Amino acid sequence: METSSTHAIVSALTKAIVDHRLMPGSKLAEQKLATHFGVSRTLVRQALFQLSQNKLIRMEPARGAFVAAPSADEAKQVFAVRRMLEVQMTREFVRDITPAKIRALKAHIKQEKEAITHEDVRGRTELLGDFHVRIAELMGNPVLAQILGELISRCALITLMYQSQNAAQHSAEEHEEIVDAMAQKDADRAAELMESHLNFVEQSLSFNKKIPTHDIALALS
Amino acid sequence: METSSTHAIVSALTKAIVDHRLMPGSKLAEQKLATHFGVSRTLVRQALFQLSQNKLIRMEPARGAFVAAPSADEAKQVFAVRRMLEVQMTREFVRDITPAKIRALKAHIKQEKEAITHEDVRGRTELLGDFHVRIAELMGNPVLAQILGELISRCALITLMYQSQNAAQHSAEEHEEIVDAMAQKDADRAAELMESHLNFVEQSLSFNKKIPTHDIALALS
DNA sequence: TCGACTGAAAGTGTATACACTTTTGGCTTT
DNA sequence: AAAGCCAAAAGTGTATACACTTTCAGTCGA
Repeated sequence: METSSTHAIVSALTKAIVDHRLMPGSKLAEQKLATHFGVSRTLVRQALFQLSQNKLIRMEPARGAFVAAPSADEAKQVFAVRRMLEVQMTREFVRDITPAKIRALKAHIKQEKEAITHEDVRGRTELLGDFHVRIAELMGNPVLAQILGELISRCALITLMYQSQNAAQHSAEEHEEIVDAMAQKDADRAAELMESHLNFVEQSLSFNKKIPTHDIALALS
Repeated sequence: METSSTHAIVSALTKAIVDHRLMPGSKLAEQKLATHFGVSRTLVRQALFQLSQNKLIRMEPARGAFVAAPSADEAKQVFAVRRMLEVQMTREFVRDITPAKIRALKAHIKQEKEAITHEDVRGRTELLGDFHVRIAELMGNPVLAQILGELISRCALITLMYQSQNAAQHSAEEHEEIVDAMAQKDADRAAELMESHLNFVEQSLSFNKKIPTHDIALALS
């Protein structure tokens, strides 16, 4: 099962949502999506159910699917979970650190900086989130990596809207500091930096303005 | 959407899997489930997709759905995530503790002990897992509670098979110690106890024997 | 006797059909 | 002109149909 068609739909929609090409609240009509992707509603529905489990969309009975608009409260909870998880993760990462892992993270940060200087908003947001997932992957824990990835996607629904060029720059610099502390095998400092980094990211998304944009065809093309 | 029919199917199957009435590897044939629940395959498929996202079942292309049999490696990863999450959770729980919360946890432990003395295997396993979820709920973080619940269900696929009366007893006692440390607002000690408790639970499931039981109708009735 | 073929039975994957609910646009009424 | 109402249109929820794949039993050949 899990025929790659539905997976393609899930990926496309996830990307569109996380990139904010589909704004929170947008209606996702099944038939429109079906014709857009050239499949029947059946596969679209499968994809929508999957997205609703990831909390990227919300489904109302007999009304359809809408891009999720997490409340400030929920966002705080997601960040609280990320802090719990990632502070400990950082500690444990330092325990089994190797030069190769440090190199991998530094290479990643280099990419981040390039995306930022090129003002590639979409790419930079993805990279800034992937930094955290990459750590989990380098620990050899795919389960952790997947959970973290889902949490971060969920945040992206919020962060991307409010993250400025400045904030992105700052994030990348904090990533660098974290890796430096890791390289020196200073677990406590790395964990502390990770915590304050997450706090910073959370802070930077407090101001709420809503921008409705409901054109599915445009967003996906 | 999310018409309660599929939710009922998901719940029934989840319970059957976590309770080990459906053993790992069992085939879940769509038509059999459909007739059992008195619905069409459509709804069964929705439920199966949901379960596969929770990693309670595994779906193979054109072959169907099977109750998941997590590898030892995956089990370790799940426990690693639980440790990261719950050690920090324990710390933060102590920070905002109240007498009412302590009372709630003590009441829960009392239930655990009753289930254990009555040799109610199914009930005790559920309660021993719920203890951890209850802490998250008492922190007022449903997001955390849900993620933890999913992780624990995933473990239950493994733990229940191997957990002895003795181990259950020990778990309940460790829960008690943890709550005592919490009550004394000793965050460090509570966190330490939680960590060693999770280590203990993980240890107690190392021996692998497989018991195939594939009768769907029997397990669900 | 055992292994490889073969065709039927069973099962999955996708599309379509149809009942029922929500939405919409215009018409009436005030 | 605004509010309420009704019928048509659009959309969702579930069942069914059908093509294609896997499984399995029985047969044939070595």
